[in-house]
Amino acid sequence: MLELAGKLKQHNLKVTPQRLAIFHTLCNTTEHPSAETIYKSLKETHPTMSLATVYKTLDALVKAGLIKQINVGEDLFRYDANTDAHIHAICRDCNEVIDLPYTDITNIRNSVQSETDFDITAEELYFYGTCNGCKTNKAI
Amino acid sequence: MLELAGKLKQHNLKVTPQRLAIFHTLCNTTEHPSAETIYKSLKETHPTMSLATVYKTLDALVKAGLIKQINVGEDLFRYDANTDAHIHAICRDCNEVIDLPYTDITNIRNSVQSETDFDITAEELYFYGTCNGCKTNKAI
DNA sequence: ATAAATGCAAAACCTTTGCACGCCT
DNA sequence: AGGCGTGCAAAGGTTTTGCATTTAT
Repeated sequence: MLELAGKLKQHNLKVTPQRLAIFHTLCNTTEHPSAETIYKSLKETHPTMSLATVYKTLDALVKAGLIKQINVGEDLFRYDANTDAHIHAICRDCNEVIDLPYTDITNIRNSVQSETDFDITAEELYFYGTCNGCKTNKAI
Repeated sequence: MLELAGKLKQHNLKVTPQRLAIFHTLCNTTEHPSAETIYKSLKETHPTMSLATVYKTLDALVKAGLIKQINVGEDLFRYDANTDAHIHAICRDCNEVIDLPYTDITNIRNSVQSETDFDITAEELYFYGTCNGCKTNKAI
């Protein structure tokens, strides 16, 4: 928890219980929760927590580069505390989003860079399909 | 225009002026417009066109596989008549979205397939950065 | 003490839905 | 005639904003 406070301070963000709770939640899940999901999971321990605060905090964390905002094709945003380059796999049945070990796409990036005049600063790779659990359920 | 009507019929979609106009607009742009943008561009020539019809038509075309819905990290959906596998590059300054020639990512897909239990059916690769025009403007 | 963060409510925005009317087959 | 598509208006859901109060530094 102390490291989280330190990271907030490093980016000139005041350390508040709400921010720590939101940041901590995101750092301790692999579920890529939405703002609403984070809000609901904190409602019990932080009864005064406001949904607006969740949005404002997530926005501040994204701007500081401490978390990433992702959109996997739903009508809402999800958040990911894993800021390292990695790939997302999304199950079209249960909407689970899982992180995959980064597979180097430097070759593609280089060829794209040479074919276009874009200065590439980031990349997102999503694979869509059916996860193992949903495959099994379908088979039954 | 006739081919468009044929494609609609092939998917048991009735051919209406609205559907043809929306489909035609999407097939003749590289701008990956949103529903709102399509609606505005058709307002002049189709004054009775309703935004709800645009949404319903786009939904029907997506379900028929004639167009693709994409989300590049904005809070809205864009649509793309290019249904072939290809890569998108998004400019973070002007929000332009351009199509890039498909660079084969079979290797990555195969390694992801072997590392996970996902049945992968689709993939989306986005590169984010600054386009040539915006680079130039910044330099001035 | 000062500036920033919180929380509430309201608003803004994109998208979907219900329903009456009209059109195509 | 029947079913589907359209268009209007209203509703739904997510996210943002304004403002008074509270809190962190």
